[in-house]
Amino acid sequence: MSSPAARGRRPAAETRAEILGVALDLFTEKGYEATSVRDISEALGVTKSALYYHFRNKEEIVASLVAERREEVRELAAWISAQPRTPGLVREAALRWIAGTTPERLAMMRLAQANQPVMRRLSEDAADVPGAFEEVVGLLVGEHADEQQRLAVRMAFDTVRAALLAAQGTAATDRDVLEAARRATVALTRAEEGDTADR
Amino acid sequence: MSSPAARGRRPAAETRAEILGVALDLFTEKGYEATSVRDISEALGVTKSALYYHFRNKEEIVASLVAERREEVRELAAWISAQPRTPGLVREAALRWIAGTTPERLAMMRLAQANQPVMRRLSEDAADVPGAFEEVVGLLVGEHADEQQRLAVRMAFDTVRAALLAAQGTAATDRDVLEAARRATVALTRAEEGDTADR
DNA sequence: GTCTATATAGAGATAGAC
DNA sequence: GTCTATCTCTATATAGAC
Repeated sequence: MSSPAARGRRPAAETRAEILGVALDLFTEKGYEATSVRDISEALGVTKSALYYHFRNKEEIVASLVAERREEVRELAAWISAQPRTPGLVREAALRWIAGTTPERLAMMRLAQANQPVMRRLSEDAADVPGAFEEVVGLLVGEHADEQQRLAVRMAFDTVRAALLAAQGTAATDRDVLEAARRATVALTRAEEGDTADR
Repeated sequence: MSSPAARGRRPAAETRAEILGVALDLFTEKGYEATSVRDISEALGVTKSALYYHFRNKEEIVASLVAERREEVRELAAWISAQPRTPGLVREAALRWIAGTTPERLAMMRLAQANQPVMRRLSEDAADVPGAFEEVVGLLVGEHADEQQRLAVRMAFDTVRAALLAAQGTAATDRDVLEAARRATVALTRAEEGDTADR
């Protein structure tokens, strides 16, 4: 509204944040690779060169987008490690994670799911959201847990992404997705508790 | 083994099926857009032109891959529509779907998840696996079900993809994934039944 | 059926004026 | 901070020889 150099030229790109916003939308809709820098700049009403002033290259745009998300997962891991290890901790932590899911985080998740190859490439460099998540799993499950148990914990935790996947191309709203995730986590952690002599 | 013109030239591309196999791997690992036709042909030990003899363009390769999968979903829909509508049908149908999941289908699912943008593009043209799946959901849930209920059914059904997502980048085997999916479906449909006055 | 050679287009990225 | 102009590279796809 009243920023320093806001003399209002065009309804277009004045800031880095606007670029990121448009890029987020396009990368999610068309995919990262299929979206050219030109696509982004045109959606903003500027030329490619303008973007290269704000970002060194195309990958830095998507990397900026992901950076915030990494931080959130780190905070979650920190919170969990500060908790006493009770049997209900998986459910509690997962529900806490779901409850704290903002529309922005959902948008990031959609971005990540729509662009798994780039995300993997970014992980190899620095980012590593999955890696941070593995840390969380490690805190929740015992050391001598087998893959089967670890996977069950991951699924109980990962219900937002699962709901997002199931909601793809349907009329489900963000609210629907989060509510479905919450219920799924409850159901999956219920199974967990009563699963002493199964198999 | 003993095909007509199998005089065995090289350990390379003699058939369409080999091209599809290599393409499946590369598209899943690096992503469809990031994989060039040249990448595929070099992995086979031939030139690009050889591939253009078998496929009209790059997209036709991925379309061929997806075509088989569409058929499987159609068969499922046919089976479901032939069943009496009992309360336990969701669970039964989902478990049947999971039980019938071959390594090939899992590979296709990984491909689809790694390349959502192309898959969407293909759907707009002809394919439409998600559309076929919506048909299945329509058969399982009542007509006057709200988004929330439909989403719950989709999630109970979609546990293989959810497990695949959760297993990403871990040591989980295909067997682990399917077993986790089976358990998740059981847990999610258990919630379904006892969910008369929730909310 | 696979090759070499090439047409064509579009991508990411930079230089330098304003 | 954004522009125009341009460089360079690599992609898809085709033509025509063998």
